[in-house]
Amino acid sequence: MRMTARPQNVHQARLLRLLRDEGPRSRAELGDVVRLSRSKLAVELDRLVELGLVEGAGLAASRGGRRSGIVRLSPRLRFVAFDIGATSIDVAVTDGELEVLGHVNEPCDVRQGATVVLDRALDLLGKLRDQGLIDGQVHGTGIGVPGPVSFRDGMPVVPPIMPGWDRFPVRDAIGQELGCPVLVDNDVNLMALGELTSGVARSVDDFLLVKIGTGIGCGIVVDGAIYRGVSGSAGDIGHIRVDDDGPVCACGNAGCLEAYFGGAALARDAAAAAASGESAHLAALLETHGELTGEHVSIAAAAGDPASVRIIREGGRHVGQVLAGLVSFFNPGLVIIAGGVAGLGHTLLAEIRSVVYRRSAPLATGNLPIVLSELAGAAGVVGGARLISDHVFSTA
Amino acid sequence: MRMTARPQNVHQARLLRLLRDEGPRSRAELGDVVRLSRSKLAVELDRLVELGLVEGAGLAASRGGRRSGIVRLSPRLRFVAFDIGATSIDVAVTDGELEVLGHVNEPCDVRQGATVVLDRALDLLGKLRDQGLIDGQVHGTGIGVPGPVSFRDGMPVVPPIMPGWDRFPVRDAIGQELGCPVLVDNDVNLMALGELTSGVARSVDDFLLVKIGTGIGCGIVVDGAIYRGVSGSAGDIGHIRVDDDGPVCACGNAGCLEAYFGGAALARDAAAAAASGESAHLAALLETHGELTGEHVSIAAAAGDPASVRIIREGGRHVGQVLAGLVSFFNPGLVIIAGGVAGLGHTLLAEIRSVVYRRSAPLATGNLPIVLSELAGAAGVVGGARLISDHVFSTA
DNA sequence: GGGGCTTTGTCTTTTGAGTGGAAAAAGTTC
DNA sequence: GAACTTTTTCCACTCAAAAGACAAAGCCCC
Repeated sequence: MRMTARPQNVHQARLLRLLRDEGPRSRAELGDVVRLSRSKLAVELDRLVELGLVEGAGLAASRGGRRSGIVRLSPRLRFVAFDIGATSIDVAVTDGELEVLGHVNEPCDVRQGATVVLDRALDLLGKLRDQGLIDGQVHGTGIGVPGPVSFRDGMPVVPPIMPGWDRFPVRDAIGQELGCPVLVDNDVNLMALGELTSGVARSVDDFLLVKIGTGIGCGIVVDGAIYRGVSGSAGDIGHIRVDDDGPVCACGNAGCLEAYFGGAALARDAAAAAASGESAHLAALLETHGELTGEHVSIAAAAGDPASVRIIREGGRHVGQVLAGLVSFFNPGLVIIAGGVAGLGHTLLAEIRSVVYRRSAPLATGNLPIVLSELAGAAGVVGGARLISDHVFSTA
Repeated sequence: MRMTARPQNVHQARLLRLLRDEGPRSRAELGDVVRLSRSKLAVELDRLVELGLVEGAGLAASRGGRRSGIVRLSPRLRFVAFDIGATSIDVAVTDGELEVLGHVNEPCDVRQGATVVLDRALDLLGKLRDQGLIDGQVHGTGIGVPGPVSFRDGMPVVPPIMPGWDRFPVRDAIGQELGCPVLVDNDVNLMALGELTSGVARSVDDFLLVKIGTGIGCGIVVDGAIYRGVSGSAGDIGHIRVDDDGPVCACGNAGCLEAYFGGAALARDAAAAAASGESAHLAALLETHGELTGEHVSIAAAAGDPASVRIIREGGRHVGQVLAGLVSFFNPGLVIIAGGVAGLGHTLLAEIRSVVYRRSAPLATGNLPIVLSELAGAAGVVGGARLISDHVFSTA
């Protein structure tokens, strides 16, 4: 099998990333940006064309003289991203510029184990392939999973909500299957990379993305790259202590953030409000669906149910309390709130902002936007494509 | 005035840092380490000798053939470090390998303002100069101050405990005075750099140093370099919330970490224990000194005073609660406890460890040493020398 | 103490990456 | 269509770095 093409030196890698991030460019414009002589630039571009990574695309408008040739990433470049969530799978195919060409989502319980879930993901990729989105080779695959990952080994390590995945060689298995470079990372990290690539964080070097869903996690970007910590578990903020005498958490401690505002906590509080008669709205939803989830709280709050608004407010306050500490500590340039409950929208955001701006060091909040994710469901897959494209568009 | 010599390319910079960190080496051994041809290495070393940064130092033992020439950093290289604390100044002179040749400490209230304090620091440097520790030029100066710093501008910004220092151009003023490159940073950051250079963190890339003194701060090292955040205030953990209904803090909020265990809080709790009759030991100390400080608690605890031990235990618990969250978030490879109260020793450390190991994510604590600072008073000045030597031993 | 072998340092040669000038090619403006 | 611009290609030249050759220095063993 032909090996996927890779840049041969730093100049080529730089040009590829430039074309990825800035789109097609004329050779003359590229010459203005990179510090290379015209001749050198021409040589490297020609080599990239030869490798099939870049191709000509007609002539640019004249800048007052001879028209310059436009170059772009080959439109046949394809990156694949799998975003394995706790309860669903997202699969997407992007072109070289990380534009999503096709995206499918399917409910899927991660607890079915690695082989079942990954097979399902490959099936979904097959669907996209059948749509003709991939005509030749896949140039790289990024995979996100909902738990801690050893990035170096390309596998989950003791993930709490992924039975049957511990130390399963995800990277190598998928690499074998698809015959392309593969990288595996935590799903929250990939969402952060997604926002960095084509979301709100495009121009920010150091930021945090807090994902509130089944669990609560945080992606940390330092200097434009994911910070993973020494054992790959950085950003695991779900079990930070909010209060000593809070609700007991699944982890055994009391007063964890997740015990206040994780998926299970939200369901618990909603059920309580329905049972106590505080919220007729939630009681009605319980009646029709047989159970209550965070999404139901979101729906009820949008419909003006006071109990649901209260639950969201209180949750936002607790997230804000933890986040205020992290902001003082990390001094980020931006905080992004993402995940299922981001649909809770501005009630949640307002509460978080109010606590953070009040309780963080003034210097750290001086110019700190706290915003909702722009990409919602696509953040994870865009981040996955970005992760692997950074890898492929680099030397060796 | 002759300009201080600087390396002319990356190879020279690399060699200088190698000689700084590993000590004198034979030319042959250097050839094994750096990926350069023997001829190239010889040329670069000769140029460094010409610049006066490196010199020969006899012959190494034979490795089975001709003996190789040893090279070392010029013993005339001198770095200066000022560590401005809240209540004292440390000034030190080091050689090129960052060994402290002379170190003086003097009580000095930072609130006297920038010009008074910096003049005092220069006086102290004069003393060291009179001892003959500096025979020629100073090659660089690192300065630590007890508050937030704009590293780029080389000046403090709205420092809470340093009236008269706001936006005072410390870097440029001292640079003018000493005629050498100068960098200014937060004192806690420099302590972290000190531990990285010649303390417990020598082989750790990502770690935290928590300094407990008048205030409480945290130095963050990512990938062997200080992380300062977007506005230079990263690590400002003194006002992280421990509890909503805690003591009121000078910052206006209630339940800040500093309100539990900063210098003022320690004095307050000690006074209370003395007044209530809980501690005869502290009451006696109050009698003789007229006031109580953290140091007195330390002395009383060492002498077995139960009230003082309780105060330290409780303080350690609160530090541990905050630190547990930061460890989950940051997943460091090491945590160092430093500052005046590090003298409180193992009672404090045991309490912090107990809370962190219990409340942090298991993956993050799996192999996480929590230790006391090795360098104590010298950490700041060693870090200052390291900061400026990293700068001087780099290209332009 | 002398021959054979290894290591080290220096000098020369070779390689290869990259630069900058000139001219050809393509366009615009008047 | 003439004069000026911009872009591209070609080519000679520079410079950094590696490779190779060689001599000096030193070890080991007989």
